[in-house]
Amino acid sequence: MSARFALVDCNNFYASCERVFDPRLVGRPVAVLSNNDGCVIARSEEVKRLGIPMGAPAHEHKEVFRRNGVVVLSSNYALYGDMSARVMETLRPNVPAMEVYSIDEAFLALEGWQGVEFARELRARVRQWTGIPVSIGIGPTKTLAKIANRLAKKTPELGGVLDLGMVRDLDELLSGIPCGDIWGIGRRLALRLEGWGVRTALDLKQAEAARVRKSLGVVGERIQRELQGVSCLALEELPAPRKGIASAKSFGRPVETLVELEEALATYTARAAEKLRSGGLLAGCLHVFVSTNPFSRQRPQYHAGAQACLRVPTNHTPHLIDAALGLLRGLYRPAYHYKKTGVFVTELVAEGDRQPDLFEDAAEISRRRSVDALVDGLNRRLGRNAIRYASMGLDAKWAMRQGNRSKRFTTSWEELPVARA
DNA sequence: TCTGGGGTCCTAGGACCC
DNA sequence: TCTGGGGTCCTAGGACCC
Repeated sequence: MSARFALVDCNNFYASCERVFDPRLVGRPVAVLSNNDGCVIARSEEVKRLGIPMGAPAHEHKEVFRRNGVVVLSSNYALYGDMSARVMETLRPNVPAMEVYSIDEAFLALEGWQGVEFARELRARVRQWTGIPVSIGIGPTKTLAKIANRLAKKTPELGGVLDLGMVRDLDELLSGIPCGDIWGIGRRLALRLEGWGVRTALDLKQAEAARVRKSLGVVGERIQRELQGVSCLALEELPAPRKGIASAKSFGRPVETLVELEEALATYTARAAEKLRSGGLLAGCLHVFVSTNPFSRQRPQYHAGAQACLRVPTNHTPHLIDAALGLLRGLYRPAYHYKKTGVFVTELVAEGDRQPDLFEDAAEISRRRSVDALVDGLNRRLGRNAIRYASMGLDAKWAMRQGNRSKRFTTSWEELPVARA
């Protein structure tokens, strides 16, 4: 028997996480917003039925939210990240191999005997142990497992599980899937395909291979093969080493002064440095960018970026902040309304593989390391940015909006849920 | 007034080398 | 007067994902 994949996908993940800790939300429409309370990034079924699309700007739907009693929440990534880990650890022991694909999805490799019955049990276990509802799709390739998952989620009669191996007429099923719903085909490629009459997954499966290759490149070729049942995308159990770490955020209100931009960028850079250290990595180069609000019609636009490489790769916060602020000063132009700035560190190397610097002073390096470790430790215990560098500022008037975030129920002692009996 | 953040991979074109 | 072809590396930009 050839390989089979299962895709486990949490239903309305962020909204479901919120419901686990606030049962009053069950049965009520729940929408979770992106950082800065900007877009809708998770919707309960009730919100989907109201016709609110994924990614919709929240402010355009305020009235619908109000009329329908939609509970609108800011995103709470500390909670979602922790719930995700619980779901993944519930799944892992049951299968020979697993790939954590995103915060709310995992691909599983299945043994020959593991089919619909197994998937139903797994689904029930995740529900019982974590409170999160999931859907499971099974197919001979990752792309087909994705399609099966989608259908399992959309078709309540299936009870959350669909194995394409049990489907009598697969082509008929594929003829009901628009190209844009296939994993890896986005809006642009769907439009390109439509241009030559390829509208459904079945059309793409049966299209002339040379033409697919020419028009969509190797990516399209792989998708077509996967639709034909030939597995081209392997299960990746170990995450690939990271190539870069980004830290960037929009401001809660327009920012004009260099001082405020500097505070924000120093804050994001400190965050990037923390991520480097937690991954045991050093950065060789960094890019800094600034931009105005691309949606603003009245204000003049300005988008700029600059890159620099460090003499020696580092993850020491002050060094990275210095380099980032140096670049920012070169980019800054007065009189613009800035909306966003950020840093992207690249040329990552593992701390252990570091080339010793001829001129370095070992005592100085170990001193820096202990300062960073101390800061990380305190911030872990007391909350992010409890200890900070002066350049990060104190009051963060530019900080993003987070009007209605739930508590960090599972990751902060102060915010543990309280039960009264 | 208000539109996220963090990633990946692929391609095309230019520079450079032999 | 004649003036190739192929390889590699880098970068910018496009497209996608959740």
